Amino acid sequence: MPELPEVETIKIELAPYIVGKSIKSITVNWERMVIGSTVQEFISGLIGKKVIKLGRRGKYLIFHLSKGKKLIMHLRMSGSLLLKRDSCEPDRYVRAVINLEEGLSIHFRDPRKFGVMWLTPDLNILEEKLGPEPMDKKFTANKLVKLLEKRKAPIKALLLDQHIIAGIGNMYADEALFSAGIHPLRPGGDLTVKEITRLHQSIREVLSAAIEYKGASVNTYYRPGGEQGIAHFKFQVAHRLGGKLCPICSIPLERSIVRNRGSYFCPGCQPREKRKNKLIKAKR
DNA sequence: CCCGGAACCTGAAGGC
DNA sequence: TGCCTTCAGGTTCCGG
Repeated sequence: MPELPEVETIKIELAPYIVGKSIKSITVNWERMVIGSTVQEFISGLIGKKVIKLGRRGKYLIFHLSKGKKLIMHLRMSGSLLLKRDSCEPDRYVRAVINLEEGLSIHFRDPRKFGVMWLTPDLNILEEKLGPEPMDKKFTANKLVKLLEKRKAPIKALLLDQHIIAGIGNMYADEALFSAGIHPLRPGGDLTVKEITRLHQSIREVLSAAIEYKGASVNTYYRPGGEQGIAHFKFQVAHRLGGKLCPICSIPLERSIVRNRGSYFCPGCQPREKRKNKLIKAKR
């Protein structure tokens, strides 16, 4: 599932091949993936535009195009962007193909059909619905304290809420909470400043490590060249079940449902109740 | 405003 | 072997 580190990896790896090239043609096989306009308007708005640069905001990938246009994509659950030669036949899960100059194509591959894309002159919609970028200097521990103040929802649900923080999904929420020693069901507003400070640090460490590992290929995530990432091999708790033991204290990991999401955690390192003392392991 | 649950999708995995 | 059910989760929508 593409979350911030996966989208960032796609951005980094795709950019050198497509920046400076113009869009020659587009094929859309699954029309509902185009939102905000008709498919015809979408296609005619794209043809002839040059890719100026690639950006990312949360889990959204942004193609900055000539004439001030922006092509925004969201890969949702199962999407990936594959860089191909024009001669390469798209497989059955490719929902759209963007043909560029010099015989290069981008295949938007998405088995589950949840992915979307649209063309827009500005990024206002994204800014309205997204909280701060977790890796941004302006996203301080104190800012996170303010965002969680008085919240009664489980901290895991709050981390998944893109209005509060942008880019965190199910896998990295579990990893960050484990690293910070916080139970996913603790109400956000009950966390101490100390805990939130640790969580803030954990979020950054977990995300930046995952970017270095080129993302986590737990499902259908592929990098633009078709390779997989290796971040999932470094997971401490996320998606680790079937008698897996906590890498810190060696007791069995548990799984429970939080906000309709499978949540993996260590019942020893991440106690349900607020602790009196602070002998929580600070290592990651 | 805040919170939780369903819907959108389809391949994979599990049960019988 | 094969059919059926359930699970997976990012975002949006809707109800309380």
